[in-house]
Amino acid sequence: MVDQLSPQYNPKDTEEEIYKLWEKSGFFNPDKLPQAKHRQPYTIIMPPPNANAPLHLGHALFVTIEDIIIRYQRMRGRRALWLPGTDHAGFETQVVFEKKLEKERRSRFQMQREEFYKEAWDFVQRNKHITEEGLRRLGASCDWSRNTFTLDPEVVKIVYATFKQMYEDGLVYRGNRIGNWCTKHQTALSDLETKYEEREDPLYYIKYGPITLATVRPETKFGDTAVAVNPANKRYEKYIGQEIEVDTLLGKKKMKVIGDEAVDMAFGTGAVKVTPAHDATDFDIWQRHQDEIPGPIQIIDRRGRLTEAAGLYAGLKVAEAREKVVEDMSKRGLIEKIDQHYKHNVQLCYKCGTVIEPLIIPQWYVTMTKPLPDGRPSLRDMAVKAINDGDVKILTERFEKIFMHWMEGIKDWPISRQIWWGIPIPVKYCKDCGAIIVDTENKVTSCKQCSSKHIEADPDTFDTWFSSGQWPFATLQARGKKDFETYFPTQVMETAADILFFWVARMIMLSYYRTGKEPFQYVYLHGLVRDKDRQKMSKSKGNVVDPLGVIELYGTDALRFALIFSTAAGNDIPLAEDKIRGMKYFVNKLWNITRYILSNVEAKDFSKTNTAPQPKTDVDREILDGLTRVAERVTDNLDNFMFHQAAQEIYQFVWHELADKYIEASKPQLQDQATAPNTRLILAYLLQKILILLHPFTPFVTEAIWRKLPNRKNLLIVEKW
RNA sequence: GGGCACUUAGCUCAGUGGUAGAGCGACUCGUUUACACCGAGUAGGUCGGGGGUUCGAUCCCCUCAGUGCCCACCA
Repeated sequence: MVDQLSPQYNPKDTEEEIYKLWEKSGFFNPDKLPQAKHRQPYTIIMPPPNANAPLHLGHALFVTIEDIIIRYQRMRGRRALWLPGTDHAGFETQVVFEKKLEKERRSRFQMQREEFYKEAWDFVQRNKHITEEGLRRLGASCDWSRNTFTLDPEVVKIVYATFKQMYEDGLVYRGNRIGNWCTKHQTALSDLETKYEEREDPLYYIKYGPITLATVRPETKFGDTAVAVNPANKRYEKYIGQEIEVDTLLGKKKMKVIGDEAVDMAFGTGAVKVTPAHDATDFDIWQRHQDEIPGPIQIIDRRGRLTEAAGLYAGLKVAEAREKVVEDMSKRGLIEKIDQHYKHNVQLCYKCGTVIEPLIIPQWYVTMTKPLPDGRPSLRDMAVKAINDGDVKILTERFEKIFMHWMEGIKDWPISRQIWWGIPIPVKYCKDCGAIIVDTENKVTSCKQCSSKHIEADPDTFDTWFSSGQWPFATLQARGKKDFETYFPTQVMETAADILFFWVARMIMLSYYRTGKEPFQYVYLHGLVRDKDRQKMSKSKGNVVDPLGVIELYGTDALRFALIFSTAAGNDIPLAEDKIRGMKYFVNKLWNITRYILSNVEAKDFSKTNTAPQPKTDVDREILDGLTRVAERVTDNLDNFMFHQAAQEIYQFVWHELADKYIEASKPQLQDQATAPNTRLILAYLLQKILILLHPFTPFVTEAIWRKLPNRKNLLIVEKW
């Protein structure tokens, strides 16, 4: 029997073939499992990978974890659905695509929107295919017949219905507020989409009439509408409520001095200029003093250049304007001093690192704290309640705390983006009466209020997270009522810890809103895959590991086992090549255990292995007890999402109990007529059981071995756990 | 500024109220017919410091030190 097995396991000989076998079997589709109707559903919706991103170890990790869960549940007899999909990833993809255009010396700002969209679409479709192939290589046993793309018409329809309902319920509103603006990509960004970096910039002490104030942004002075001081500040007490005369470089201007608690007395001179159009704090100050001071004056445009309101400085970029303004003020003796090394945090676009320009541009917002009109609590409060009541459990508890902390301070969510790659916002505006018309079918041609034909479509698209926040129910609803009723709510959402707020929070809120149910019972969060020195993998460091390269060298099973082996929930995972190699050795060990057993037992030994053989010797008893114990522990650990523990248990047992001890002991036992027949039975039994226990972790090699066993009718993938 | 973690063998990390674990690495021995991608064995940790609770703490509490993460952000 052993002749057909080479002394070394070669993953390349089997993996592709085995995956095809699984796909052909139809068992990835839960409805085609044996006795599907009698099985209790178990659902995981795959976090859709960016259709445009090349496969990285993060994908390998999520596939490994989710595939372990789903294979385990399938073997446990559940109607296990793992629904795959890919994400158009609006802003992310647009950034990548714009970079590509840049290389070709083109720009979206010189293109027609339709032309841009079509090119981006083709670009994404090409890459989408590569991503999906990668998932197959990783062994993902997901149901490809339900594969969904975030821009599928059925999904978009559901997203539109949600928006429409939210509009009617008063949960979305059009707000004219100050927001984060990236001048490179020319779109609004939510707070989550920006980052901070400490910079050293000059702090200018500038004379505003009798008051000297400090600022790092002298070029915004044309947008100033007041000077603010802390009301408790004795130094400026006499000026509060008074008007002072300021030289703006464009002439003299009267400005009011106001008192506001937000001003830090210890900063600079304790006085600040108020520029409501270009600073979030100043915007807030203006809102509190609307009756006293003029409103925002926009002096910077969407491209980051000064506007006509800046007079002779118009057209200059912000940095150029700053230089020029400082020079001119200096000439007029308006600069008292300059602190060259002022350290402060600068807000940047998280993608391109461009300095965020706070701008007032109308955007759509989702309210987080307003109660629903049907009497239910606000979106935020429904999510908080779900966690408190345990309807949704976030693993580990640490993340639950982080989640709740964030929820407490949550702000309304801006959901419109000024980008083209995404789902258009289904709204039209009447140019005559200003009416807002939600038009999800793109049919409206005249204003419902004043019948005017002068209507204009909203040029913006949704924040990707607004649509992906509906993913768990949208994917299932898109396939019809039956799928939704059978497979929703889902059991587990397994995803990266860094999108807890971006995605998980929104899914919980939107799911309660739209379906009245939690989207999933458990959230399992994984960390980042790092290199062996715990360094983040990045292109610039050159330490990025390509999963397909690893698979070429060591096989998918080795990669999967290495990833899961020392991974506790939520922790980052340092992955060294040594570890992957070690796991390849383990896979090979299993292969050779098989060779040994197959060469020593007979086909009939496999036919009666449904019940455990009786031990005849002490070592027999020990190994059979050990098997029972390890089976219990592995099961227990899998039930509790302790994948690394489960992997370590089975590893220990297979290598150090079965191989090192029992197989050695079996050699003399096989020579002895009294024990030989029973030992053969036990060996055959053990082999089958460990293949079952290992299958979720190392699906390829176990299935490959399973096929070599005599009297096998079924695929291992549906063998009973 | 607010919050949350972590500190265990040379390295990377698990783990538990009751004589400390894995992987990799190191050392010694072994040409045993499943595997040298192997086997047998050895060394190596007062589980960050200090204090407390307890019959007993690496595990619980307090405190100090170091590291990391999240959130907010001052012009």
